[in-house]
Amino acid sequence: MIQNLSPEEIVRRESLDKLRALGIDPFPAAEYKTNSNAHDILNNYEEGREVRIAGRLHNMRDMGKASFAQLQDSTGKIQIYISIDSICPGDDKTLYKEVVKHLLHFGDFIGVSGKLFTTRMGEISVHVESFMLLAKAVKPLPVVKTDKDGVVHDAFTDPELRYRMRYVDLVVNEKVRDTFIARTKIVNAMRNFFNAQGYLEVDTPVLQAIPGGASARPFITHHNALDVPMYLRIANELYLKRLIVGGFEGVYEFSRNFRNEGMDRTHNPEFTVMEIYVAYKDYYWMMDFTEAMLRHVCEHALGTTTVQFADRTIDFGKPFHRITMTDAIKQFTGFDISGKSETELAAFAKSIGIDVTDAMGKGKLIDEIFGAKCEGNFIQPTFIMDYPVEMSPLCKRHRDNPELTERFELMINGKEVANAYSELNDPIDQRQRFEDQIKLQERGDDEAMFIDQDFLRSLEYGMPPTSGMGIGVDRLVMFLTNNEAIQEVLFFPQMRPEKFQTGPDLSEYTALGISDVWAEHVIRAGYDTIEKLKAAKPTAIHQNLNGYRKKNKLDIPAIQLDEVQAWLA
RNA sequence: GAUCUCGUAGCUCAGCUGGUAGAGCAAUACACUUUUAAUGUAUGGGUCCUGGGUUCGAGUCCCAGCGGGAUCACCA
Repeated sequence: MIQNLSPEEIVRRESLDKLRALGIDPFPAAEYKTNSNAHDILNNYEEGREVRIAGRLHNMRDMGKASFAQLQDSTGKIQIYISIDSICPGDDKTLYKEVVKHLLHFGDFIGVSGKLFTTRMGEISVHVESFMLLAKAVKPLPVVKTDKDGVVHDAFTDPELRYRMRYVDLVVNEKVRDTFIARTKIVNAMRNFFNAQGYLEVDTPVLQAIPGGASARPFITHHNALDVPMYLRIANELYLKRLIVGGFEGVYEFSRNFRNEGMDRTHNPEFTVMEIYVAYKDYYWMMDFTEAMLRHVCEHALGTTTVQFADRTIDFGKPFHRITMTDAIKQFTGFDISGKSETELAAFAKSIGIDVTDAMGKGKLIDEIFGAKCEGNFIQPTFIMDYPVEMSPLCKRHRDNPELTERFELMINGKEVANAYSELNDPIDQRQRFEDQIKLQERGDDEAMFIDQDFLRSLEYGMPPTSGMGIGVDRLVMFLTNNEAIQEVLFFPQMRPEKFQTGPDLSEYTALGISDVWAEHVIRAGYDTIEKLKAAKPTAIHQNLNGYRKKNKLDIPAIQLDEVQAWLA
């Protein structure tokens, strides 16, 4: 296969050979020991201090017998200054005149050592005394420049390219790296908070025979040895509850879940949910706990409890609002759902423009009303409490009202971020709820509900009263890092697989008798399929190829007409 | 899945009612030993996403496809 290389890529590839001719390995193996980094230099500057650092070369400015550039490492960028005298003290100036000026390129990794100084313009720099090429970049990075006012020019912004080539995005867009560092800090802060309470981080199966704990379309795969279908988990809830049955009093897991549904800027087929279950607690306790946890996360990961998101400021420092779903609907629609029949609910839903179908039960209708009229209004963190029993098959009935459940969702910026229950631990009720779900689905829901018999059996052995909470980690990170797309907080968001053009196979050409040196050029000259070559007149091929040879100044023998005729014979 | 919209040099983008494809940066060559979006001079670089159609002539208009984005649907 041949690759179509841009002129710039060809130059860089040719530099590999030139470097090797000078005895320089463009991809050396040995460790390069460093004693500092960009951040350290800028924060602990001391004139004349000897440093040894490594990084990627940016923004080279050749000024004749001296050059400036920036070296980018994982902590930031630092300017380096290379002069002909400091790196070539003897008569041989090749290292500067050839290597620095012509064979180093933007994007290459180099290691340098030298003394710190401040330039006339006041910029802290490394006066390079020796340098070493650590790895050559044969493909040029997008050139992004930032001027003295901090304005970014020619930013690398195409979402497709940024998401497909996150490695490039991370190199040239500093904010992207900051987002992912923040993500890890957020996750670490959550983990530390749970560990400090003595809760146990656990792992449960990703590959499940029954995809339970939520209602969503799963990804299906197949286990060959057992010859059974298997599913990627849509949730881990039922497994964590089994562990509470088993005697752990607090377990949590950062669960990568998979749902075979639509993708948009808030949904990715795989996403991360943190679920935690604590024995002997109820959902009131869990509200306090969730609030304290989020405050802890903000303080430790961001250093503040007031967070800017788009044009809004979200305050995690104040006590979170709490409102029941019934009151929320009353507040925003004036309609009181309590005690209403399915028909009455359906009529009201229709009256506010909801497309009501027969598949909708009471719970679904209430959820639709809430989603249409209330959800978007809760910008500051707000707990919505006491959902209808039909929408919450894994949640305990409300202690004061059997139509409702002891459930809350945390809304931030009009979106659901967390979901929690006083967990249903009555195995008889649980079995009945699963069966009710199936009845609902028989009315028209296309998603299959799987009854997990083993989970029911575990409840029969007894589960202590427990409260559980799940929080969408990706969404939380979005809010805390001011990103409006989930793709911005996932390193490698799902994209339609990229089609790489696999060029024609050289062997097909050499099989015709075309010489090895010519085969590639025959393809580049436009005969990129054997069919095209065979359809052309030998005289035309002959002329085209020699024209191509001349144009590209190829240092290979010209083609003779009888050679071409032999290929086509 | 539906609708709208975008696809032009390595990158960011211009390209008018259809008439031989442009800029900046990057690259190449030269000059310049404290510059910083370095500067100056010169040079090279294009499957205008792909395939059809209309036309004397298509980057531009029409149709289909591929890929992206936005909105909607789906996602308790």
